[in-house]
Amino acid sequence: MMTQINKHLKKAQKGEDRGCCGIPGIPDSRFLKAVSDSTRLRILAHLVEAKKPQIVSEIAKSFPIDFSVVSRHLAILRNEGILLAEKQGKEVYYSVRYEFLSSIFRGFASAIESCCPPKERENE
Amino acid sequence: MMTQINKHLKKAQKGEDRGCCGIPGIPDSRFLKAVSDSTRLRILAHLVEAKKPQIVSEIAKSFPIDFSVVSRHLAILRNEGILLAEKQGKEVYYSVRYEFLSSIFRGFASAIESCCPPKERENE
DNA sequence: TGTTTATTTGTGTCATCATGCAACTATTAT
DNA sequence: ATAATAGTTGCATGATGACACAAATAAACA
Repeated sequence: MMTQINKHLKKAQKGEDRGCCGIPGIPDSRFLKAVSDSTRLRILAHLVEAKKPQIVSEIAKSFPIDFSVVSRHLAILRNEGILLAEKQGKEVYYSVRYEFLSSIFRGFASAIESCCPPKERENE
Repeated sequence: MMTQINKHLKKAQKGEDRGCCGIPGIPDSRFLKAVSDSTRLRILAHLVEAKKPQIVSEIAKSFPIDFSVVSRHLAILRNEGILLAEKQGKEVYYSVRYEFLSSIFRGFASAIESCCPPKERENE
């Protein structure tokens, strides 16, 4: 039996209150901070490449840092709705919430584009 | 006459070397850090909303921090290719590089989706 | 029961970074 | 040339955050 351990989720999860400064689609700072750390970005990439849920100790093997630190990074990504954690016995399986993640970034891109002035002409 | 002051640009600008850990489309950590700071995110949103280039002192009026700090934030965003800086006399006009920004985030979204397993079924 | 394994969490340390203020550079005006 | 304005940069400080290690929690197994 899989037990969801994503109880007290941030508002991020429910899609409400996303946005910064009145422009809908701009993610909040904490979400972006979660993915901006280089180690977390690598962990995320690792899980994306794995294409299947992985347990903490397995993930930790790929990184030259203490497994407790990996656990903390995973928790940060989970709290932002980027990862899903499922407990199965002693182990906790982490997986990527693909649709959620891509929709946030696609929304960001759209938010910026929708404000893009018609005559966009950059350098060179 | 407008003078480009975006000389020593990061590789970010030229579209090369973007990517993390072998998955093309995942932006690097520094780029994400640039947009993950809450003040920088607000500055970016401010410029997006303005829909036209603005000078440093004008931007700084909207933020309760020293204008030198705003200048530093703008430089960080510029160095990552997110903003364009154009000097005109004493003033420096900053504007959003819309296409660049949105393409990065859209690429990120696509990179994640392209790795998305067929049976994507998250918790409700 | 106690023991082992998997993960989380408490705590201290060190590095990074946002901030304010002052000094410096650059451009325009008197 | 001097002064005034716009912006950048040097420097000190305080806050945040990544990290290691140890202790605590949780689950399976002896």
